[in-house]
Amino acid sequence: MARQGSLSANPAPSLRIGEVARRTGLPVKTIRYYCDEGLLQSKDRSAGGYRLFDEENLAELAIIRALRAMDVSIPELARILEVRRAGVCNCAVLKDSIAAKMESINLRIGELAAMKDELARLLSSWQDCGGSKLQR
Amino acid sequence: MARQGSLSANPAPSLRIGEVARRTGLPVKTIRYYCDEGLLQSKDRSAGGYRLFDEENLAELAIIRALRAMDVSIPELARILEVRRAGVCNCAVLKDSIAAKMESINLRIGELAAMKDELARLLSSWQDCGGSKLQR
DNA sequence: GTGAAGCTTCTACCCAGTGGAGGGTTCTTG
DNA sequence: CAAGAACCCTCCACTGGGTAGAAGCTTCAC
Repeated sequence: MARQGSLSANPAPSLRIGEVARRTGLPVKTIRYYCDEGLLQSKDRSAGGYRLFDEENLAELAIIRALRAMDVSIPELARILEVRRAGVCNCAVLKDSIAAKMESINLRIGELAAMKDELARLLSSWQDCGGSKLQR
Repeated sequence: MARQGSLSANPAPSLRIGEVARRTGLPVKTIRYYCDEGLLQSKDRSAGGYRLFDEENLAELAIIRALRAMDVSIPELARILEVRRAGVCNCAVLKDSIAAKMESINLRIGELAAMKDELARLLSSWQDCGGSKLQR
């Protein structure tokens, strides 16, 4: 698939994992883990077996990072990236999973708010408790 | 196991794990796990090696359940229950950990709200994307 | 005494990584 | 060309809070 586009198209993969880590801010181990999980596909290996990445991989890692920060799971990310890799617009897939994510965030916020209220109630109901023994 | 005690003082431990599970709504495995982790101390064992619990254990499980629902960690719970078991008022300990918990809940709510905003922004910025191929 | 339900311990699995061991590769310097 | 530093590889074990299953023992009602 020699794509000889002029700009940042697809030069020979040349970035080693440490450089990718430096550029993305992700730990080397995490990048390797993403490779193992199939999220990231290093284009090639060096003669000595080193993973070699390209700019496209950096773009994928940017997506992974952003969506992971929003708690999109690894399997879901794998699905999204697979569709993306197929070259098809995956707006629908993304929109679905983002909408679902927003829904679950709303739920979670509601739960946390309820917890907070409960904790506040708990705290205020203890104002009278000194430091002495309790009969529990 | 004649239980002739009238109320919930401290009768001989007589509840087996299944009964405790039924009463608390927790899975048997979870209760066993709490025992293993030192949260819960079954008072005795039957001749055949079965864990035997009492009313006090039920009270502890109620505390565990309530605080776990608020994401208090197992080690922290162990600490709290240990103090409680020592018979000392642990209002200070509880208050500290609850205050810390409220703080972290606030942080988390802020994070989630920010995520939600970001997702909403993302979604609205994609309204123009059809179903066709993308050059990604 | 027999069958079912309940219990025991043990091992392994989930997620999303992280840490370390032990060993190979690449690059720079002399 | 050799040494050494920096880098990378795979493999295994661990995290937290449980959950699932296997193999075998106990309890209880009939």
